[in-house]
Amino acid sequence: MSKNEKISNSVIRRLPRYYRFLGELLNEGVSKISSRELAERMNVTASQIRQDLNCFGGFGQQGYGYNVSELREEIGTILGVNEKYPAILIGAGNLGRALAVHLDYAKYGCRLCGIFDMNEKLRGVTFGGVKVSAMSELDSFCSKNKPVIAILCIPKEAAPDICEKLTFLGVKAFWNFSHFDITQKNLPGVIVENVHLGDSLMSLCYGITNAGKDKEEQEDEGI
Amino acid sequence: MSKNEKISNSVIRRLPRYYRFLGELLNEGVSKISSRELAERMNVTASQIRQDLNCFGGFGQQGYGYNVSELREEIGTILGVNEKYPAILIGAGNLGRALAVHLDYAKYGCRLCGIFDMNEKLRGVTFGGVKVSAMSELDSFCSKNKPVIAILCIPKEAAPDICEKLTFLGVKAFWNFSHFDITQKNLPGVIVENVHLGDSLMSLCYGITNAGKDKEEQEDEGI
DNA sequence: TAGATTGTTAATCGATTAACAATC
DNA sequence: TAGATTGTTAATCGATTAACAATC
Repeated sequence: MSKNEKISNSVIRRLPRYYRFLGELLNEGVSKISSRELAERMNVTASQIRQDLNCFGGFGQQGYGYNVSELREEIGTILGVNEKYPAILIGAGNLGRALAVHLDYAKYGCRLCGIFDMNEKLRGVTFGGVKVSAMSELDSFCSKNKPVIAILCIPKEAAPDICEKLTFLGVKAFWNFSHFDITQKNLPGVIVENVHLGDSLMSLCYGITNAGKDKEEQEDEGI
Repeated sequence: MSKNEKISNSVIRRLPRYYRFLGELLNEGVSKISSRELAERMNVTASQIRQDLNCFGGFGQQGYGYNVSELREEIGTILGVNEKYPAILIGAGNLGRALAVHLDYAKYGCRLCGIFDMNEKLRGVTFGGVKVSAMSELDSFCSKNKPVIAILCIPKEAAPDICEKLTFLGVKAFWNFSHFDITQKNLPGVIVENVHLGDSLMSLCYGITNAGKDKEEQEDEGI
């Protein structure tokens, strides 16, 4: 089904939102939707929805629209949310713990299989059903469990070395909450989501500081 | 100094990153930098940096470059990180608590002044130096403290009503971690950062699932 | 069949990059 | 002054929107 051209980042970043909205529709018992109706609901253009979906294939039916459950399934497969990529969490501070406990990884194609922290006091403590291990156990753990994803909740200073080590141990993707910027330059070939909460808050701050400086209102759509 | 045209969202979302990198340079004792050097370091083009900065004014000096400390200060002022916008946190679950404790709000132009939660057991407990109050105290608290920002760490179902109430109580900006999408359509005029952690994780998942399907490597730059 | 709505091409819009004159 | 580097205009590239023929 999928076409062979490179999918733009803009499109990719919209897929999870489609997936969510289709899930909601499904919950509401809606079985069929047109691009126009979905667009209305999501506050985007129908054109954009049709263009986006057609990067991957013709999921609709002319004169009818899209089958909600089918389309959701398709997008889910494209994203890979039915996979169970093993993920490890590095750093069990406040944020790390919250991410361990708060998120339903299975919904996002992942499976949290290990937590690592320097702090000896956390050794053996359980978060989200996963025990905290010592950093020294990282090597043997990785050769046994082959984690694909590393969730980084560590100080900026520690990040470069840990990233390098993890890539060496076979980690392919980083969900990065540290203040260290992972780029293709410092870690070539790696798959990254840099989640800079501070940057996000600063953008919000910009919005407040500059509200009404221009007639136009800002309409941010964060990730 | 600032020009009167509308600043594009793309530019705004890059400002915090400039601000961070300039801060690092300052820490390293670098006092002067050219757009070329900064570009190299940030893995962007020098052209983009110059274009971005010139949306706000001429902060550089021809033949010399930019004064690091001065430029950082300018960007800080543009963002408003020296402000102290009062912020309240709604929902003191795992994620909410982590955000209360983990973040240095003063660095981002904010000040956490209140936490609210439905759970009676949390009443009076302190996170990040701020006491948890009952939702019933929200009205009086807002008329007294005039919070500008609300940080939402609440279930999707609760979000629409709480958002409406908060805007009514004078809240201008939402840092939204709930699964409810705030748009200009459902909350007109409001300033928003929707931080969908699940969406971010799904994008990462896409990257893994589709790695190497095309010659091109993906190089996400999350927020 | 007629009406609706997709899939897709073409037009527009905006953002990024390149180039270079201005100037420190 | 000569060299360097900005500020800014022009060229390119990519993303979004509009339009419409294909088709269910």
